[in-house]
Amino acid sequence: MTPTDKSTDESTDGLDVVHQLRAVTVELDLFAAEFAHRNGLHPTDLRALICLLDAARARRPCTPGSLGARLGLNSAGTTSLVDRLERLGHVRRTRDPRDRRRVLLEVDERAVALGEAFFGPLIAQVAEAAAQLAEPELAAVRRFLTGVLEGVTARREDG
Amino acid sequence: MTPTDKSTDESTDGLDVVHQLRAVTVELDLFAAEFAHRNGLHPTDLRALICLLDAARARRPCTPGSLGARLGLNSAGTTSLVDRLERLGHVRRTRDPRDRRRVLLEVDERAVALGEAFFGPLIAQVAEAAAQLAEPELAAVRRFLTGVLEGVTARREDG
DNA sequence: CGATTTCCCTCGCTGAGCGAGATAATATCG
DNA sequence: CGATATTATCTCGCTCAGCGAGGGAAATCG
Repeated sequence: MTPTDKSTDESTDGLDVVHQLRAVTVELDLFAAEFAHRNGLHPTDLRALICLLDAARARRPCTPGSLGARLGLNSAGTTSLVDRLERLGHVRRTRDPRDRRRVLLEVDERAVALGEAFFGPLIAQVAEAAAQLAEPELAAVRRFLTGVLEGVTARREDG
Repeated sequence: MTPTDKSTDESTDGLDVVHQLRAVTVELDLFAAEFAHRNGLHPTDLRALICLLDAARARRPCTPGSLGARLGLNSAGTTSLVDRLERLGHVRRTRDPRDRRRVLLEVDERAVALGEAFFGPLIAQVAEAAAQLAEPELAAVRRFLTGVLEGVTARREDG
C-alpha cells in the first residue's frame, strides 16, 4: 500500500511470496512423487530415506521410533515402512547394544545413491537459480528461508 | 570458492540454500498433513482443494480430468477423490452445457473457508519473514523462487 | 450415418497406514 | 532381590486411497 516503490501492488505484504513458495512446494512434491514412483517407492518411503540420510550425515542414530515420529506415522505404520525399506535393501536393522529394546537403522549405499539421484537435478536447478543472484541477495534468500523454516516448525509444534 | 566474501564456505554454490529449501518443503508438507488430518481430509484432498481454489481464482474451469492430471491420479482415483470432496460438501459437480461429457467442479464457500484457515497462519508466518527484508532483498527472493519454480516445472515435464 | 475419440464412471483388487494389543528389554521401587 | 511400570518394537485385523480394466455417454471425424 505504499505507493513509493515501483513493484506490483502486492509487493509490500509478501502475499505473492507466499503464493510462490506454495507453488514451489507443490511442484517439488509432485517431482518427489514421480521420482519415488519411478524407483518403486512411495512418497513416504522417499521422505523416510531423506530423514535417514539426514540423520546419518549428522551422525545421529536413527530408530524406528524416531523415524515414525518425524513422519507422523504410528508404530504399526512405521514397522511396515521399515520392512519395505529393508526388503528393498535401503536400510538394515541392528539391535542397539546399549539398550537392546532399540533397533538402529543403518542406511545402505544403495540408499545414498538414490538420494544423490534424487537431489542431483534439484541441486543443479537451485544452484542455477542461486547463481543468478549476487552474494548479498543470496544472503537475503538464506535469511528468508531460515525465517520461514523456524516459523513453520514452531507453529507445527504448538499446533 | 571465491574467498572475497565473508560468508560460510558453502555460500557460493548454493548448496546450503538447497538444503534449506528442502527443509522448508518437508516442514510445510508435515504442516499440511497435520492440518488435513485435523479437518478430516487426506493430504491429497487438501492438495486438490488448493488446485480447485487456484483454478477458481484464475476463473479457469476445473474438471475431474484436469484435476487428476494435476495431482498425478488416474481416473478411478480421481473419481473417488471428487466423491470424497463432494460428500464433505467442499465441491459440487455440474455438467458442462457446452460439452455434456464434461463435469465442471465448483468449490463451495466451505472449501474457501478451509483454504483460508490453512493459509492464514502460513501467510502470517511468511509475511513476518518477508517483513525482515528490505524491498530489493524481497525482490531477490522473488526472483530466486521464480527461477526454482520454472526450473523444477520444466524438469518435471521432460522427466 | 457409423467409427473413433474423449471424458467420466463402476468394479474388483492391492497395499499403506491405523487401533489394539503382545512381547521383550530396561528402569524403578519396596 | 522380586514386583511393577515404562519404553521400543512388532503382530494382527481392518479401513480405505488409489490402481488397472473396462463400460457408457457425448462429441468429432470421414
